Amino acid sequence: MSDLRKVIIEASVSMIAKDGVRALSFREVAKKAKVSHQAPYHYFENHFAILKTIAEDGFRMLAEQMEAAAKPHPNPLQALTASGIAYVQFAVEHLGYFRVMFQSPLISEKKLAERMPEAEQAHGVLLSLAKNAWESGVARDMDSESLALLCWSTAHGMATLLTEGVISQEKPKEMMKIATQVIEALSAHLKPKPE
Amino acid sequence: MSDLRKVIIEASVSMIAKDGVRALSFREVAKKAKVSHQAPYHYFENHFAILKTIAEDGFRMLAEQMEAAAKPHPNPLQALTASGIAYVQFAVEHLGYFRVMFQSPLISEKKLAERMPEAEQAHGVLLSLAKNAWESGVARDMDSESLALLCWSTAHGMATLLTEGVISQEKPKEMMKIATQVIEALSAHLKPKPE
DNA sequence: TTGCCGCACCTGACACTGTCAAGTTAAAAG
DNA sequence: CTTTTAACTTGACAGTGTCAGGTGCGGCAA
Repeated sequence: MSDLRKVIIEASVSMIAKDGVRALSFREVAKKAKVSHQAPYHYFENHFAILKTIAEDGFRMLAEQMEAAAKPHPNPLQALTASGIAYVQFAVEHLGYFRVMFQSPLISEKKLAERMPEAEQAHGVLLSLAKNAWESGVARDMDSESLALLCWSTAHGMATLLTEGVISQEKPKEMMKIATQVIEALSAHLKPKPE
Repeated sequence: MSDLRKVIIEASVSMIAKDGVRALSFREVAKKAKVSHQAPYHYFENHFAILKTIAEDGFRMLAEQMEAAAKPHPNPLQALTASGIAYVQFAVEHLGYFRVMFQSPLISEKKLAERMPEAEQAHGVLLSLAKNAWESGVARDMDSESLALLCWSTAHGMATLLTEGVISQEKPKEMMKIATQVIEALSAHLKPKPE
Protein backbone atom coordinates (compact mmCIF):
# COMPACT_ATOMS: atom_id res chain seq x y z
CA MET A 1 0.00 0.00 0.00
CA SER A 2 1.32 3.37 -0.99
CA ASP A 3 2.59 5.76 1.62
CA LEU A 4 0.78 8.85 0.39
CA ARG A 5 -2.48 6.98 0.25
CA LYS A 6 -2.20 6.14 3.91
CA VAL A 7 -1.27 9.71 4.79
CA ILE A 8 -4.31 10.99 2.90
CA ILE A 9 -6.66 8.64 4.72
CA GLU A 10 -5.18 9.45 8.10
CA ALA A 11 -5.36 13.17 7.53
CA SER A 12 -8.96 12.88 6.34
CA VAL A 13 -10.03 10.82 9.32
CA SER A 14 -8.43 13.20 11.77
CA MET A 15 -10.02 16.22 10.09
CA ILE A 16 -13.43 14.55 10.29
CA ALA A 17 -12.91 13.55 13.92
CA LYS A 18 -12.05 17.14 14.74
CA ASP A 19 -14.70 19.10 12.85
CA GLY A 20 -17.18 16.69 11.31
CA VAL A 21 -17.68 15.09 7.92
CA ARG A 22 -18.40 18.47 6.46
CA ALA A 23 -14.93 19.71 7.25
CA LEU A 24 -13.17 17.23 4.98
CA SER A 25 -11.33 19.10 2.26
CA PHE A 26 -9.23 17.44 -0.42
CA ARG A 27 -7.13 20.54 -0.83
CA GLU A 28 -6.49 20.85 2.87
CA VAL A 29 -5.49 17.20 3.01
CA ALA A 30 -3.12 17.72 0.10
CA LYS A 31 -1.58 20.69 1.88
CA LYS A 32 -1.03 18.63 5.02
CA ALA A 33 0.62 15.90 2.99
CA LYS A 34 2.71 18.53 1.16
CA VAL A 35 1.62 17.45 -2.27
CA SER A 36 -0.27 19.25 -5.01
CA HIS A 37 -4.03 19.73 -4.74
CA GLN A 38 -4.59 17.03 -7.34
CA ALA A 39 -2.44 14.31 -5.81
CA PRO A 40 -5.28 12.74 -3.80
CA TYR A 41 -7.13 12.15 -7.07
CA HIS A 42 -4.52 9.63 -8.01
CA TYR A 43 -5.74 7.35 -5.23
CA PHE A 44 -9.40 8.29 -4.96
CA GLU A 45 -11.65 9.08 -7.86
CA ASN A 46 -13.44 11.76 -5.86
CA HIS A 47 -14.67 12.93 -2.49
CA PHE A 48 -17.19 10.13 -2.38
CA ALA A 49 -14.62 7.41 -3.01
CA ILE A 50 -12.47 8.29 -0.02
CA LEU A 51 -15.51 8.33 2.25
CA LYS A 52 -16.42 4.89 1.00
CA THR A 53 -12.93 3.59 1.70
CA ILE A 54 -12.97 5.04 5.20
CA ALA A 55 -16.39 3.54 5.91
CA GLU A 56 -15.29 0.10 4.69
CA ASP A 57 -12.16 0.17 6.83
CA GLY A 58 -14.27 1.39 9.75
CA PHE A 59 -16.77 -1.44 9.55
CA ARG A 60 -13.94 -3.94 9.39
CA MET A 61 -12.34 -2.45 12.49
CA LEU A 62 -15.67 -2.32 14.31
CA ALA A 63 -16.46 -5.97 13.62
CA GLU A 64 -13.02 -6.98 14.87
CA GLN A 65 -13.32 -4.93 18.03
CA MET A 66 -16.78 -6.29 18.84
CA GLU A 67 -15.68 -9.87 18.32
CA ALA A 68 -12.55 -9.43 20.39
CA ALA A 69 -14.56 -7.93 23.25
CA ALA A 70 -17.12 -10.74 23.21
CA LYS A 71 -14.66 -13.64 22.92
CA PRO A 72 -13.46 -14.00 26.53
CA HIS A 73 -17.00 -14.24 27.93
CA PRO A 74 -18.48 -17.73 28.15
CA ASN A 75 -21.84 -16.28 29.22
CA PRO A 76 -23.69 -15.21 26.03
CA LEU A 77 -25.41 -12.21 27.62
CA GLN A 78 -22.11 -11.02 29.02
CA ALA A 79 -20.55 -11.43 25.59
CA LEU A 80 -23.32 -9.36 24.02
CA THR A 81 -22.95 -6.71 26.70
CA ALA A 82 -19.19 -6.52 26.24
CA SER A 83 -19.57 -6.09 22.50
CA GLY A 84 -22.03 -3.23 23.10
CA ILE A 85 -19.48 -1.48 25.27
CA ALA A 86 -16.85 -2.13 22.60
CA TYR A 87 -19.17 -0.49 20.05
CA VAL A 88 -19.24 2.73 22.05
CA GLN A 89 -15.51 2.49 22.63
CA PHE A 90 -14.94 2.24 18.90
CA ALA A 91 -16.98 5.41 18.34
CA VAL A 92 -15.05 7.29 21.01
CA GLU A 93 -11.63 6.11 19.87
CA HIS A 94 -12.24 6.30 16.12
CA LEU A 95 -14.68 9.16 15.83
CA GLY A 96 -13.55 10.01 12.31
CA TYR A 97 -14.38 6.54 11.06
CA PHE A 98 -17.60 6.35 13.05
CA ARG A 99 -18.91 9.62 11.61
CA VAL A 100 -18.22 8.58 8.05
CA MET A 101 -19.86 5.20 8.63
CA PHE A 102 -23.10 6.67 9.89
CA GLN A 103 -23.31 10.31 8.86
CA SER A 104 -21.90 10.56 5.40
CA PRO A 105 -24.13 10.98 2.36
CA LEU A 106 -23.29 7.50 1.15
CA ILE A 107 -25.54 6.14 3.87
CA SER A 108 -28.87 7.45 2.68
CA GLU A 109 -28.99 5.93 -0.75
CA LYS A 110 -29.96 2.29 -0.68
CA LYS A 111 -29.80 -0.53 1.79
CA LEU A 112 -26.45 -0.27 3.50
CA ALA A 113 -25.53 -3.92 3.40
CA GLU A 114 -26.09 -4.25 -0.34
CA ARG A 115 -23.45 -1.75 -1.27
CA MET A 116 -21.06 -2.50 1.60
CA PRO A 117 -20.25 -6.09 2.54
CA GLU A 118 -18.09 -4.88 5.42
CA ALA A 119 -21.15 -3.36 7.07
CA GLU A 120 -23.07 -6.56 6.52
CA GLN A 121 -20.31 -8.50 8.23
CA ALA A 122 -20.30 -6.23 11.29
CA HIS A 123 -24.06 -6.62 11.42
CA GLY A 124 -23.58 -10.38 11.29
CA VAL A 125 -21.39 -10.29 14.39
CA LEU A 126 -24.15 -8.51 16.28
CA LEU A 127 -26.85 -10.88 15.04
CA SER A 128 -24.93 -13.96 16.08
CA LEU A 129 -24.15 -12.58 19.55
CA ALA A 130 -27.81 -11.70 20.03
CA LYS A 131 -28.88 -15.10 18.83
CA ASN A 132 -26.60 -16.84 21.31
CA ALA A 133 -27.93 -14.71 24.14
CA TRP A 134 -31.50 -15.32 23.08
CA GLU A 135 -30.94 -19.06 22.91
CA SER A 136 -29.54 -18.98 26.41
CA GLY A 137 -32.89 -17.68 27.62
CA VAL A 138 -32.49 -13.90 27.36
CA ALA A 139 -35.50 -11.78 26.34
CA ARG A 140 -37.72 -14.64 25.26
CA ASP A 141 -40.64 -12.23 24.86
CA MET A 142 -39.16 -11.03 21.55
CA ASP A 143 -37.33 -12.69 18.70
CA SER A 144 -33.56 -12.62 18.50
CA GLU A 145 -33.52 -10.03 15.68
CA SER A 146 -35.48 -7.62 17.82
CA LEU A 147 -33.10 -8.23 20.68
CA ALA A 148 -30.22 -7.42 18.36
CA LEU A 149 -31.92 -4.24 17.23
CA LEU A 150 -32.67 -3.14 20.79
CA CYS A 151 -29.05 -3.61 21.81
CA TRP A 152 -27.78 -1.94 18.67
CA SER A 153 -30.05 1.05 19.16
CA THR A 154 -28.96 1.54 22.72
CA ALA A 155 -25.26 1.23 21.96
CA HIS A 156 -25.53 3.38 18.86
CA GLY A 157 -27.57 6.05 20.63
CA MET A 158 -25.14 6.11 23.50
CA ALA A 159 -22.24 6.40 21.09
CA THR A 160 -23.67 9.30 19.13
CA LEU A 161 -24.98 11.20 22.14
CA LEU A 162 -21.56 10.96 23.76
CA THR A 163 -19.37 11.66 20.75
CA GLU A 164 -21.46 14.51 19.36
CA GLY A 165 -21.23 16.23 22.72
CA VAL A 166 -24.97 16.18 23.36
CA ILE A 167 -24.74 14.77 26.86
CA SER A 168 -21.52 16.45 27.78
CA GLN A 169 -18.03 16.99 26.50
CA GLU A 170 -16.13 14.79 28.90
CA LYS A 171 -12.85 12.99 28.50
CA PRO A 172 -13.04 9.59 26.76
CA LYS A 173 -12.61 7.80 30.08
CA GLU A 174 -15.62 9.58 31.58
CA MET A 175 -17.65 8.78 28.48
CA MET A 176 -16.88 5.09 28.73
CA LYS A 177 -17.87 5.03 32.38
CA ILE A 178 -21.29 6.44 31.56
CA ALA A 179 -21.75 4.13 28.59
CA THR A 180 -20.72 1.04 30.55
CA GLN A 181 -23.17 1.89 33.29
CA VAL A 182 -26.10 2.33 30.90
CA ILE A 183 -25.38 -0.75 28.81
CA GLU A 184 -24.93 -2.92 31.89
CA ALA A 185 -28.21 -1.59 33.25
CA LEU A 186 -29.94 -2.71 30.07
CA SER A 187 -28.21 -6.07 30.30
CA ALA A 188 -29.40 -6.54 33.88
CA HIS A 189 -32.98 -6.00 32.80
CA LEU A 190 -32.67 -8.47 29.95
CA LYS A 191 -31.30 -11.24 32.14
CA PRO A 192 -33.87 -13.99 32.71
CA LYS A 193 -35.21 -13.94 36.26
CA PRO A 194 -34.53 -17.05 38.26
CA GLU A 195 -37.86 -18.30 39.67
CA MET B 1 -42.12 37.28 11.04
CA SER B 2 -40.91 38.06 7.57
CA ASP B 3 -42.02 35.91 4.67
CA LEU B 4 -38.62 35.48 3.06
CA ARG B 5 -37.13 34.41 6.35
CA LYS B 6 -39.63 31.59 6.61
CA VAL B 7 -39.03 30.55 3.01
CA ILE B 8 -35.29 30.44 3.63
CA ILE B 9 -35.67 28.24 6.69
CA GLU B 10 -38.09 25.89 4.98
CA ALA B 11 -35.88 25.54 1.92
CA SER B 12 -32.84 24.89 4.12
CA VAL B 13 -34.61 22.26 6.20
CA SER B 14 -35.86 20.43 3.14
CA MET B 15 -32.43 20.47 1.51
CA ILE B 16 -30.90 19.03 4.67
CA ALA B 17 -33.61 16.38 4.96
CA LYS B 18 -32.94 15.35 1.39
CA ASP B 19 -29.14 15.29 1.21
CA GLY B 20 -27.73 15.92 4.68
CA VAL B 21 -26.39 18.90 6.58
CA ARG B 22 -23.50 19.11 4.18
CA ALA B 23 -25.80 19.83 1.28
CA LEU B 24 -27.07 23.13 2.68
CA SER B 25 -26.08 25.95 0.35
CA PHE B 26 -26.99 29.58 0.92
CA ARG B 27 -26.80 30.31 -2.77
CA GLU B 28 -29.00 27.39 -3.67
CA VAL B 29 -31.52 28.49 -1.09
CA ALA B 30 -31.46 32.01 -2.51
CA LYS B 31 -32.06 30.60 -5.98
CA LYS B 32 -35.05 28.61 -4.76
CA ALA B 33 -36.49 31.71 -3.10
CA LYS B 34 -35.78 33.71 -6.27
CA VAL B 35 -33.72 36.35 -4.52
CA SER B 36 -30.10 37.40 -4.85
CA HIS B 37 -27.35 35.29 -3.34
CA GLN B 38 -26.93 37.81 -0.54
CA ALA B 39 -30.56 38.09 0.56
CA PRO B 40 -30.32 35.34 3.18
CA TYR B 41 -27.61 37.35 4.90
CA HIS B 42 -30.17 39.93 5.80
CA TYR B 43 -31.83 37.42 8.14
CA PHE B 44 -28.91 35.25 9.19
CA GLU B 45 -25.44 36.47 9.90
CA ASN B 46 -23.92 33.36 8.38
CA HIS B 47 -24.21 29.66 7.75
CA PHE B 48 -23.82 28.93 11.42
CA ALA B 49 -26.63 31.27 12.46
CA ILE B 50 -29.28 29.58 10.37
CA LEU B 51 -28.25 26.17 11.70
CA LYS B 52 -28.60 27.51 15.21
CA THR B 53 -32.07 28.85 14.48
CA ILE B 54 -33.14 25.53 12.97
CA ALA B 55 -31.78 23.61 15.96
CA GLU B 56 -33.58 25.87 18.43
CA ASP B 57 -36.88 25.52 16.58
CA GLY B 58 -36.30 21.79 16.38
CA PHE B 59 -35.76 21.34 20.10
CA ARG B 60 -38.89 23.34 20.81
CA MET B 61 -40.91 21.14 18.46
CA LEU B 62 -39.41 17.97 19.91
CA ALA B 63 -40.24 18.95 23.50
CA GLU B 64 -43.81 19.72 22.49
CA GLN B 65 -44.23 16.45 20.63
CA MET B 66 -42.83 14.40 23.51
CA GLU B 67 -45.05 16.10 26.05
CA ALA B 68 -48.13 15.73 23.90
CA ALA B 69 -47.45 12.03 23.42
CA ALA B 70 -46.96 11.42 27.13
CA LYS B 71 -49.93 13.43 28.38
CA PRO B 72 -52.83 11.02 27.76
CA HIS B 73 -51.13 8.17 29.67
CA PRO B 74 -51.84 8.01 33.39
CA ASN B 75 -49.31 5.19 33.80
CA PRO B 76 -45.83 6.81 34.10
CA LEU B 77 -44.00 4.00 32.30
CA GLN B 78 -46.50 4.13 29.46
CA ALA B 79 -46.05 7.90 29.29
CA LEU B 80 -42.27 7.48 29.07
CA THR B 81 -42.66 4.82 26.41
CA ALA B 82 -45.02 6.98 24.35
CA SER B 83 -42.61 9.91 24.47
CA GLY B 84 -39.82 7.62 23.26
CA ILE B 85 -41.91 6.63 20.27
CA ALA B 86 -42.72 10.30 19.68
CA TYR B 87 -38.98 11.02 19.69
CA VAL B 88 -38.43 8.62 16.80
CA GLN B 89 -41.48 9.96 15.04
CA PHE B 90 -40.10 13.46 15.26
CA ALA B 91 -36.86 12.32 13.66
CA VAL B 92 -38.70 10.58 10.85
CA GLU B 93 -41.13 13.43 10.19
CA HIS B 94 -38.67 16.29 10.63
CA LEU B 95 -35.42 14.79 9.46
CA GLY B 96 -34.01 18.16 8.45
CA TYR B 97 -34.43 19.54 11.94
CA PHE B 98 -33.25 16.34 13.58
CA ARG B 99 -30.03 16.28 11.58
CA VAL B 100 -29.17 19.86 12.41
CA MET B 101 -29.91 19.28 16.09
CA PHE B 102 -27.54 16.34 16.40
CA GLN B 103 -25.14 16.37 13.48
CA SER B 104 -24.24 19.95 12.82
CA PRO B 105 -20.89 21.37 13.86
CA LEU B 106 -22.52 23.56 16.49
CA ILE B 107 -22.96 20.44 18.57
CA SER B 108 -19.35 19.58 19.26
CA GLU B 109 -18.23 22.76 20.92
CA LYS B 110 -19.32 22.99 24.51
CA LYS B 111 -22.04 21.51 26.63
CA LEU B 112 -25.19 21.61 24.56
CA ALA B 113 -27.53 22.92 27.23
CA GLU B 114 -25.35 25.90 28.08
CA ARG B 115 -25.57 27.43 24.67
CA MET B 116 -29.11 26.31 23.86
CA PRO B 117 -31.89 26.64 26.44
CA GLU B 118 -34.33 24.94 24.06
CA ALA B 119 -32.26 21.77 24.19
CA GLU B 120 -32.14 21.99 27.95
CA GLN B 121 -35.90 22.23 28.07
CA ALA B 122 -36.41 19.16 25.88
CA HIS B 123 -33.97 17.33 28.12
CA GLY B 124 -36.05 18.46 31.10
CA VAL B 125 -39.16 16.82 29.66
CA LEU B 126 -37.31 13.53 29.40
CA LEU B 127 -35.87 13.78 32.91
CA SER B 128 -39.24 14.44 34.47
CA LEU B 129 -40.93 11.58 32.61
CA ALA B 130 -38.16 9.24 33.69
CA LYS B 131 -38.38 10.45 37.27
CA ASN B 132 -42.12 9.78 37.37
CA ALA B 133 -41.61 6.31 36.01
CA TRP B 134 -38.81 5.61 38.45
CA GLU B 135 -40.90 6.79 41.38
CA SER B 136 -43.68 4.47 40.30
CA GLY B 137 -41.29 1.56 40.79
CA VAL B 138 -39.63 1.19 37.40
CA ALA B 139 -35.96 0.19 37.21
CA ARG B 140 -35.15 0.64 40.87
CA ASP B 141 -31.73 -0.92 40.35
CA MET B 142 -30.52 2.36 38.84
CA ASP B 143 -31.13 6.03 39.53
CA SER B 144 -33.69 7.99 37.54
CA GLU B 145 -31.05 9.88 35.54
CA SER B 146 -29.59 6.61 34.33
CA LEU B 147 -33.05 5.43 33.40
CA ALA B 148 -33.53 8.62 31.41
CA LEU B 149 -30.22 8.12 29.66
CA LEU B 150 -30.99 4.50 28.83
CA CYS B 151 -34.33 5.45 27.28
CA TRP B 152 -32.83 8.39 25.46
CA SER B 153 -30.02 6.28 24.03
CA THR B 154 -32.41 3.65 22.76
CA ALA B 155 -34.81 6.13 21.18
CA HIS B 156 -31.99 8.19 19.72
CA GLY B 157 -30.18 5.16 18.37
CA MET B 158 -33.36 3.86 16.83
CA ALA B 159 -34.06 7.25 15.28
CA THR B 160 -30.63 7.64 13.70
CA LEU B 161 -30.33 4.05 12.51
CA LEU B 162 -33.72 4.36 10.82
CA THR B 163 -33.41 7.83 9.33
CA GLU B 164 -29.84 7.44 8.09
CA GLY B 165 -30.91 4.32 6.24
CA VAL B 166 -28.60 2.00 8.13
CA ILE B 167 -31.22 -0.60 8.96
CA SER B 168 -33.22 -0.20 5.80
CA GLN B 169 -34.75 2.43 3.60
CA GLU B 170 -38.40 1.77 4.33
CA LYS B 171 -41.40 4.04 4.24
CA PRO B 172 -41.99 6.14 7.38
CA LYS B 173 -44.86 3.88 8.43
CA GLU B 174 -42.63 0.81 8.33
CA MET B 175 -39.97 2.64 10.31
CA MET B 176 -42.41 3.55 13.04
CA LYS B 177 -43.61 -0.03 13.30
CA ILE B 178 -40.07 -1.25 13.93
CA ALA B 179 -39.33 1.55 16.38
CA THR B 180 -42.53 1.00 18.34
CA GLN B 181 -41.77 -2.68 18.64
CA VAL B 182 -38.26 -2.13 19.96
CA ILE B 183 -39.18 0.63 22.39
CA GLU B 184 -42.10 -1.33 23.78
CA ALA B 185 -39.83 -4.33 24.21
CA LEU B 186 -37.50 -2.21 26.30
CA SER B 187 -40.46 -0.89 28.26
CA ALA B 188 -41.67 -4.41 29.00
CA HIS B 189 -38.30 -5.31 30.47
CA LEU B 190 -38.24 -2.22 32.64
CA LYS B 191 -41.65 -2.88 34.14
CA PRO B 192 -41.40 -4.02 37.75
CA LYS B 193 -42.18 -7.71 38.09
CA PRO B 194 -45.22 -8.50 40.24
CA GLU B 195 -44.16 -11.03 42.90
C1' DT C 1 -43.16 69.24 -0.29
C1' DT C 2 -38.62 68.23 0.74
C1' DG C 3 -34.83 65.87 2.83
C1' DC C 4 -33.28 62.16 5.32
C1' DC C 5 -33.29 57.60 7.59
C1' DG C 6 -33.26 52.86 7.61
C1' DC C 7 -35.11 48.52 6.04
C1' DA C 8 -34.99 45.01 2.63
C1' DC C 9 -32.82 43.91 -0.65
C1' DC C 10 -29.02 43.83 -4.90
C1' DT C 11 -24.22 43.77 -7.52
C1' DG C 12 -19.54 42.88 -7.40
C1' DA C 13 -15.46 40.96 -5.69
C1' DC C 14 -12.55 37.77 -2.99
C1' DA C 15 -10.61 33.48 -1.43
C1' DC C 16 -11.62 28.93 -1.26
C1' DT C 17 -13.59 24.43 -2.83
C1' DG C 18 -14.13 19.98 -5.98
C1' DT C 19 -12.90 18.41 -10.27
C1' DC C 20 -11.68 18.20 -15.46
C1' DA C 21 -7.74 18.56 -18.82
C1' DA C 22 -3.30 18.40 -19.87
C1' DG C 23 1.49 18.30 -18.79
C1' DT C 24 6.05 16.30 -16.50
C1' DT C 25 9.34 13.18 -14.82
C1' DA C 26 11.48 9.11 -13.61
C1' DA C 27 11.49 4.25 -13.42
C1' DA C 28 10.17 -0.20 -15.58
C1' DA C 29 9.36 -3.01 -19.82
C1' DG C 30 10.11 -4.29 -24.45
C1' DC D 1 17.13 2.92 -26.65
C1' DT D 2 12.45 3.68 -27.14
C1' DT D 3 7.92 3.26 -25.09
C1' DT D 4 4.87 2.76 -21.55
C1' DT D 5 3.20 3.58 -17.17
C1' DA D 6 2.94 5.22 -12.34
C1' DA D 7 3.00 9.08 -9.59
C1' DC D 8 2.53 12.95 -9.53
C1' DT D 9 2.16 18.56 -11.14
C1' DT D 10 0.17 23.04 -13.12
C1' DG D 11 -3.68 25.43 -14.85
C1' DA D 12 -8.38 26.39 -15.46
C1' DC D 13 -13.42 26.35 -14.39
C1' DA D 14 -17.72 26.63 -11.97
C1' DG D 15 -19.67 26.76 -7.54
C1' DT D 16 -19.36 28.18 -2.56
C1' DG D 17 -19.43 31.44 1.81
C1' DT D 18 -18.92 36.01 2.85
C1' DC D 19 -17.09 41.06 2.98
C1' DA D 20 -17.91 45.79 0.94
C1' DG D 21 -20.61 48.74 -0.96
C1' DG D 22 -24.61 50.14 -3.61
C1' DT D 23 -30.08 50.91 -4.65
C1' DG D 24 -34.90 51.81 -4.15
C1' DC D 25 -38.58 52.89 -1.38
C1' DG D 26 -41.80 53.61 2.53
C1' DG D 27 -42.07 56.52 6.62
C1' DC D 28 -41.34 60.65 9.08
C1' DA D 29 -39.77 65.16 10.89
C1' DA D 30 -39.27 70.07 9.16
